[in-house]
Formats: sequence, structure tokens, C-alpha cells
Amino acid sequence: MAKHFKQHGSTARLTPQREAVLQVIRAREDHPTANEIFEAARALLPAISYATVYNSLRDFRETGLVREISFGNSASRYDGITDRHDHAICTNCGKLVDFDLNEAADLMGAAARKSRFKPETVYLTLMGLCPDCRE
Amino acid sequence: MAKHFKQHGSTARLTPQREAVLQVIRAREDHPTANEIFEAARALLPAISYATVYNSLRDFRETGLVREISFGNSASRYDGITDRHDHAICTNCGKLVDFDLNEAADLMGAAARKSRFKPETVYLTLMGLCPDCRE
DNA sequence: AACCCAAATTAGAATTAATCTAAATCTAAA
DNA sequence: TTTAGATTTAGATTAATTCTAATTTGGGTT
Repeated sequence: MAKHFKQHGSTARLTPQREAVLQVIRAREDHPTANEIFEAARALLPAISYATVYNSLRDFRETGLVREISFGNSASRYDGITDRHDHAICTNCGKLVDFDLNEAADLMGAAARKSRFKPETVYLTLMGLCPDCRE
Repeated sequence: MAKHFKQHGSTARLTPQREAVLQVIRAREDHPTANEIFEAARALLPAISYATVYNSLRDFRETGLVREISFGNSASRYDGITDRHDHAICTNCGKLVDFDLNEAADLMGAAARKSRFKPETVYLTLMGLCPDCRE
């Protein structure tokens, strides 16, 4: 029996390429772009193609293994931490930082009531100046 | 003396093109993309160019007259409502809805403390199924 | 152990959104 | 009325992502 992501409801196979992509994302502290992931994955599997990185990222996003963070018109960044957490983005240098505000999770119910949506997740993003830029 | 956006700290002139762009955004209930704004602005000013729409949108964003909403890899959408408010995005059909959760504004201080950022704004986005898609 | 088939990978083309460039035009102020 | 800086324009360019079509892979049968 092949390795599958059964526990995530997917029938996709965990190929060497996908393992490499996942490993890259999980090994990094920061939030790499698809291009950065491609570069790093190529160090593990020289023949891997750009399309495969994007395909893997799409699958992981859909099965909940990674999270895509997009802001402005710059390249999306990928986050391998699956627990719910929040982001702060520096309006000056673009730095992206994780933090956790459990109050944010509590707001999901209220947000769902106001919007009449069936809630899945809630994203809280703080825009402001990072410690380096506020001097 | 020409019309300026002085009250917003800008020295930019309010040209007919920019007036058209602003009028289009404010007249619409939804959140148009740059392309939709271009199409609508052309009905008012047939000679207006794409670049001018983008230039205007950049200026308005910087002076705080409009807000840019970007999610996933689709085109950014523009929001003419300047008051702080929240968004819900349907994970099925992509519909974008406004709502207001004053508790969200209260979280800005806590978020700033956790992240050590100097806060400017906080965005709260609910992902889920819109009333039409949840059936 | 050979076969089958669906899924996955690959390279490169295509698409999309947004920005840049350079020349022409406008406008407020001197 | 001249000028300098800001703005607009059309089209080229860039950057990110997705698509296409051909090839390869690998697990589940026979």
C-alpha cells in the first residue's frame, strides 16, 4: 500500500517530489515564496520542475497541510504551520511575522453571525511597523 | 488653486480621470477589480487608459481613499468604503462580503503587543461558505 | 512478473495582473 | 506667457502562476 494522505481526506500519493516540497516548507522558519521553495527543493531533487512545486502546493493547500499567505501583488508565501495563528506584516519592509492571539479564534462565531457565512477559519492580520522599522 | 487631496496629506491633483475612477468605486456596492474599474471609467471618459486607472488606484490606496483587497492569486479588488470593517470570502464561489465587527478593532492593541509591531490597522477575514453556497 | 491505468511529473508555452517607459499633454504658479 | 513638475497615454515589459501535451511512475491486478 502506497503512502497516501488518507488522514487528510486526499487520495494523492506522497511522491518523492511532494516529500521534498513538504520538507522544505517545514524546515524553514520563514515563509518562503513558491520560487524559494523551488530553489530549495532542487537541492534535494535536482530534476524537480516548477510546475510540480505549484501542483504540490495546491494539493497541500487544499488538504490543509500548508497555508497560502498573499498580500498586495507580490508572490504568495507559504506557511507550514497548520495550527491557527495570526500574522503581522510590516508596511515598510514587508516582513511577515507569526503570532498567536487566541481571542481571534473566539471572534469567528461572531463574524459568522454577522456575515451569515458558515465559518471555516478566520484570518487576523495586523498591518504596522515591525520592531526594526519603527526605530 | 486646484483641487488637491490636501486633507489626506497628498499633493496629487484631482484630475477628471481620477474623479472618474473614484466615482466608479464609490458608486458600486461590490468590490470591483482594476479591470472592472477601467471598463466602467471608460464609459465616463472614453480616452482613459489602463495605466491611469492603476496610477489612480495606487494614489488612492496610499492616501487612504480606497482599500485594496487581495486574496489568493486572483486580481485585487478595491473597496471604496474607508471606515474600518471586515470581510468574509466564500471558499466555494469567491464572493466577498463586508461586515462590521467592532470587537476586531479592539484586538489591535493585543495583536500589537504580541507581535511587537507599531499598529496601523488590523484586517479580519472570515473564510467560509456564503449563504448561497451552504444551502 | 508482466500489464494496466490513473496519477504525477516534466519542459516549456500561455495567460493574467500589474508595472514600467517614453513621449505628449496639462496646469498651477511665477 | 513661460516654465517645471505632475499626469496621461499606448504599448512594451515583467513577474507570478497556470496550462498543455507528452512522458514517466507505481500500485493493484492478473
